[in-house]
Order: sequence, then structure tokens, then C-alpha cells
Amino acid sequence: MVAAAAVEIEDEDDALVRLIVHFDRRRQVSDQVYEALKKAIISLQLPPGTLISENRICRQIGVSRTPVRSAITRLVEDELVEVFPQKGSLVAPIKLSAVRSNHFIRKALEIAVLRRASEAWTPELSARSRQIVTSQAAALADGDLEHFHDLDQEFHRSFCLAANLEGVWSTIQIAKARVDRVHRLASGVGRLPLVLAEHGAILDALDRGDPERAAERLDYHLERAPAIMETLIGSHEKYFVE
Amino acid sequence: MVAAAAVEIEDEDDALVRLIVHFDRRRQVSDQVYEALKKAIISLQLPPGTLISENRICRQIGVSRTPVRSAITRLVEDELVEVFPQKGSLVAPIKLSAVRSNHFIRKALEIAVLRRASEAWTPELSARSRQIVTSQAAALADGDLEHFHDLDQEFHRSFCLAANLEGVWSTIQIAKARVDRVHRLASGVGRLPLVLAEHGAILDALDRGDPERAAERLDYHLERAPAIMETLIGSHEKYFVE
DNA sequence: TCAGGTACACTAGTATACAAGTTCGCTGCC
DNA sequence: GGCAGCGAACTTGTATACTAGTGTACCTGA
Repeated sequence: MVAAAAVEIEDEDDALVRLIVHFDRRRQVSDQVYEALKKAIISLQLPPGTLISENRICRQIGVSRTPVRSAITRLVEDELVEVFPQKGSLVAPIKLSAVRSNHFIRKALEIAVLRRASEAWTPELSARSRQIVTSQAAALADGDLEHFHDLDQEFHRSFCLAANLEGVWSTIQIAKARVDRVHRLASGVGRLPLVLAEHGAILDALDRGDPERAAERLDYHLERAPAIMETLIGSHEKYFVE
Repeated sequence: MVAAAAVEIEDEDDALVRLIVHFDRRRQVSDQVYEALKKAIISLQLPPGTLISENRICRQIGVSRTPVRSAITRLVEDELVEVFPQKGSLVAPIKLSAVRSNHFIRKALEIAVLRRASEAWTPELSARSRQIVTSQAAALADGDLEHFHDLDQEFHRSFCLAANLEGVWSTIQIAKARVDRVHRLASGVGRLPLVLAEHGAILDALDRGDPERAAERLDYHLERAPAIMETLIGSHEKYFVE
């Protein structure tokens, strides 16, 4: 960080520089920093292993260290950042054992929720979920991948609402965040149309009042990413550990 | 909080005063504050609804606001503390809908883990789990309830280890922490011997190679507390909301 | 006596200053 | 040329100072 010459300054022009936050004065700064960093990490804009320094982040986005530290503390809980006291912090590498565990968590919870949702399934709930899938198709056609992923979350969340277990969603979301980077790597654009078909198949089974089949389709849907992951480890070796 | 007279000062002699932390200089202060507060909340030493002020806590345990704030932030994530900006913070009341959701999470995960553990069950794993139950019986005989609860955690965690899904435990633990206050209320000393028997029944089924029966016993074991909870709401109305 | 306004004490959020520890490169000696 | 040792610059952890917003008690006036 020697500011000896303009050339040295140029060295700072890495991924962190593209971290631009538009602040809403009514909301807490630390929350907004947390969300911005989390999105940047999950979207791989800040790749695993990236060194992050509290000082550089707060210089970059123009706030003091306090809210930045608060955000990083929360990201450590999310297992998306690792802090080494007095040494430094970095975007956590993707730990294969953690991916296994969190994938297990997500699958176990989503399937359990789906079974509960199927007991309370109604045409209205079905229509709402199908609307989400339709919007996903539109987002995909527009090439708006961020919106596509947001709608994907909505789709999976809708089952929690249907099961009257909305509180379960936050836990699913945390597990999801811990494996989402793998999903992003795995979602070459070619796979996304298949996602739509898989979502539709789950709803078809629910509409037919066949919870076993619905659970089976959801299981299949969630198993795609891990299956693809195996093939990714080689080409993105730097991102993974263990 | 007007310090008008000595009598008013006496008013500060509430549960917070019994918050004594013996610091280990090698570990981070904020971590130790977090653990101390979490334990105090779950053990109901700080009952739901207790007003907590960052300033009073840091005066009480003799550190600055920074690590206390860090600890409270983490407790908010755990849903054990609620913060109202510029107004105050309090130990979160027990929210019935959250208890439902987190009980659902815990049950879904523990049963899924147990099924996986049963596939890899060995006499060594069985012996280790039975050893824990034996220690629990000793702790109960000694009246050491804290140790009893610690061993209870160990028992449930052992299935994650057996299933080679240790990463799942931290998520179970969070859901557990969110319902543990109910368990504490429900565990009149009379119930604890039954816990030992229920633990034994689960191990018996695993040893017989009967995962269905093991899951059934675990389900029964985990369902005791919610069943008892219904009877508690009346007598501890102040602790609950919704 | 009661209503309204003001001042103060308290809250949490943010900024800054200081402390303790690690890394790495330069300098001087061998 | 190579190695030892010192030092500067960086890291995160903690303490303190300041800001902005809230509620309440008290005082003033009718």
C-alpha cells in the first residue's frame, strides 16, 4: 500500500474498486454494506480467496471501519469470509465438506417443507408459483440473470409460505448462500432453461396431489448442481479447498 | 434510569449484575461476551423481555462498548435479542411461530442426519453415544444441570459426526438455541430421567439396525418439549408473544 | 389542576484514535 | 553473494468520542 507512484495506485484497481454502494440514508449503513458484500461474493464478483481489508473497503465505499467491521462479522457467520486476526481477511474458499453439509441441509429442509406444503396446496398457491416461473422465463429471455436468480429464490420460498413455515426460509437461505457460488459456477446459461422445466414438474406433481412425486422432482432439481460441481473442481481449482 | 437517589441505583441490581465473565486474555473479548450473554439468555438467567443496554453491560463486565456491540449483533442474528434503534434492546420474547419453525428445522435435520448415521453405524459409535448417556445420568444424579445440558448437546451432535455431516450441527445448534428456552421451561426435573430413557431407546433401535424405529424414537423425543410447551404458555405468559 | 412545551438523560449508530501483532523488504554485516 | 536483524507499513481488535434520535420528567402557563 505504498503510495509511491501512480503505478502503485493502479495496483488497487482490482475487484474491490467495482464495489459501489448507493446509500439510502434511512437505512443503516452496516446493513447496506453487508448486503453489497454478500451479493458481490455470491455472484463471484469477489472470487474465493480475494484478500479484503477493512481499511480498503471503507476507503472504497466511503464509510468508517465500524459498519464495515459489523458487516464482515456477519459474513463470517455466513461462512463467506474468513478472518485471521492481525493478519488479514479473505473471501472464503469453497469448502467441499461445507458444500456437502449445506446441500444436505437445504435438501432436507426444502423437501420436508414441500411435503407440508402439499397438505395445504390450493389452486391459488399453484397460480402464484406458476406466475413466478413465467417471470423467470421472461427474465431468462431478457438475459437478466440477477433477476432470474431473485425469482428462483422467490419460487423456493413460496413453498415455505404455503406450508405456513415462513421462519424456515431464513435458514434455508443461509444454507443456500453457502452453496450458491457452486450453483453460479454450474449455471452455464445452457442449464437455466432446464431449471424452468424442473420447476414446472414440481408444480405439476403438486397440482395432481402427488407429494411423493413432487418431493422426487425437487430432489432431482436440487441434485443437479452438485452433480455438475464435480466437473467444475478441475477447471476452477483455485476456488476450492478440501 | 434517573440516578436521583441511592434507592434508584439499587434498581440496577437486577439480573445483569450477575453477569460475571472471567476473561481469558488469549481469546477475543467479543467472543467471550457473546458466549456469556447467550448462555445467560438460554438458561433464562436473563428472562425474555429483559431490557439490556450496551452501556450497562459494558460497565458491568468492564469492557468497552465495541465488543459488547459485536456480541449483541450476533445475538440478533440468533434471534435471541431484539434491537430498537435509538430506543433500546431487550432479550427477545419467545415467539410461538418461531418456535414452530425452528422446531420443524431441528426435527427435519436431526431425523435426516439420523437416517444417514444409521447407514454408517458401528459398535464404536454406539459405545461413544452410550458413554454420553451414562455421563448424563451421573450429572443428573449430581444435580449438575448445566453439565447435563452440555452432554445433551454432545449426544445429539454425535449423530452428525457418525453421518460425516459435522457441518450440519452448527445449523441444528442455531435452531436448537431458538427453542432451547422452551426446553428449559419444560424440563422440570421430573422430565429429565425420561430424557435418558428416550436417548437409550434411540440407540437401541440403531444397534438393532432399525433406522425407521430410531427415527420414530427421535421424533417422539423431540416432540416432548412442544407438547409440554402448550401447558406452559399460561403460567409464563409474559415470556411469550403471538 | 391540567395541558403543553422544553430540557435532559438515555439509547444505538457511526467515526476516529490507539494497541497489539504479523509480514516483508531493506540495510548492513559477514 | 547470502544471511541476520531491524524497521516500516500493514493487519485486525479494542477503546473512546461524537451524532442523531427518543422518551420522560419537570416546569410553566392558563
